[in-house]
Amino acid sequence: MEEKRYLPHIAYDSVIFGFSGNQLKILIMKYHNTGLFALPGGFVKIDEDLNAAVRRGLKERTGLDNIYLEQFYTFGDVSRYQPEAMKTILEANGHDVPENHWMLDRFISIAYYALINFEKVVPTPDALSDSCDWYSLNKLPALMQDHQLIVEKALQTLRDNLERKLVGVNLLSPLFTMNDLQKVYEAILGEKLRRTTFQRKMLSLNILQRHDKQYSGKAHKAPYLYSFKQETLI
Amino acid sequence: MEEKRYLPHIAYDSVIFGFSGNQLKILIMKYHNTGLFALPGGFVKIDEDLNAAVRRGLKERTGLDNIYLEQFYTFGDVSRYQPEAMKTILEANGHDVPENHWMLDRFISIAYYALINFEKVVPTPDALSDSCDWYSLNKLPALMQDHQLIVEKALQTLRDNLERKLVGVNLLSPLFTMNDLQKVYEAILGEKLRRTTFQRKMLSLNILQRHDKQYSGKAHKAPYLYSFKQETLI
DNA sequence: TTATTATTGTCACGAATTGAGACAATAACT
DNA sequence: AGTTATTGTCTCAATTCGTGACAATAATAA
Repeated sequence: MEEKRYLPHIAYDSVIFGFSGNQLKILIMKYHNTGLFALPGGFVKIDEDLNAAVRRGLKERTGLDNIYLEQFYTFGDVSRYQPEAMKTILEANGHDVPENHWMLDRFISIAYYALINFEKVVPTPDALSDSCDWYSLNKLPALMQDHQLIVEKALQTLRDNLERKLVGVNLLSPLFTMNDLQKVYEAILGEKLRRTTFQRKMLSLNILQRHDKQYSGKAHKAPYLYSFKQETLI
Repeated sequence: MEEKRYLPHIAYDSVIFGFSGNQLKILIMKYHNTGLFALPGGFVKIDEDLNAAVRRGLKERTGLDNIYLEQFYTFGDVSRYQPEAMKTILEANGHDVPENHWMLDRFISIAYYALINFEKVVPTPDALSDSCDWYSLNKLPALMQDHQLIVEKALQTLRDNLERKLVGVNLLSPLFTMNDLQKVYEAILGEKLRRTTFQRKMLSLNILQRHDKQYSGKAHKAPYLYSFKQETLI
């Protein structure tokens, strides 16, 4: 990681949402020998588009291309500047850290959230971390710096966008039941929804393609499987 | 403007909305001797919060404190990097510009929109510009770099936020008629609204305080004046 | 004083949407 | 064949919304 290849003072953080066990989860990194937890993030190369840098990072953490991605806020308070934490991380990794190391500078961070299919992800730590794992939103460890705030703002933005954007598409497998979809909405909104109203609403949007039934082996009526209609995908 | 006092590679741009003559307008700067038009913007001091830097710039351009301000996107494409334009501006101002001048570097720009009371603003150019003036959105001059795109995204965000945030407050005088408010909404949305529906909707929100009537001298019924209820202000 | 004019505040009615529950259909098990 | 849990759909009331009607009214004209 050569200093001259990255724009100084500029970082990004990504809140990567997945859905599993009826819960929203996000990817969290744990740094070597420090007990420090953080959002996956990175830096922007001198000749690289900001969005491309974030996609590059996402690919490294998840193995996935073509991820649904939204930029939602840029955090630029001076209080973010906590060089001790970064120094701890670098030293715990055996780096000799000069006083003027570029990673100890003040950074502003452009924050993104991503929506991905939980099943398809292979969480992968980077050189400084020994784990990259899923955590439920209500069981997050204490996070570095203002990362807790970043997560909260990501969730708020996701909620605000829920009606305007096709959120379910990106968190589910291509085939899903109406109940699966409802669980996603409930996890995002943090509240129970009424089954019949939800079904009527979704069907009236005219974005779902109905397929064969899904026989679960349980003693009750089998639900239809659905996919999102091709033309509605972004 | 000493180099060392600002964070390199980081700028902000602000889309400052005002409402006058039933139209949405924004403030545009014109640089000395160049014919170049741009959004008001600036840089972040080494020890300054990002939001504070933007407010500082707004104060300089408008004379106003306590402005309603929303950050909406950070532009970070490499294609923004057009050092010739900045060099032109600096040279037109009599500066001797070394090859490695910090303002000729690549910048990412954090974009904000502000909503202000047109009446109260005293548009003020900066050292590099000879005017700072109001332009209607549909009569903008050709803008530098990606500033046209920034304006479009600002307007789109403003529209998206219209139902969720109390937008009218910030563009109108403290006392206004229902018709004034409707004109603001129409200017933002770019479409005519139905008078009776609009009135019913606004009154049902329970955010308006009714005051005395406003006698205009015209030959018809006088409308009530309204203000936003104190507790609804942000 | 009495029409006239333009605009405003409110109501009325039907259409469309939403909330809440009822109920029959149905896979698999007893 | 009866039971159970879940699903798809329907109904009815409550609410919101689109649309127009209409009376109230401030200033002007007659």
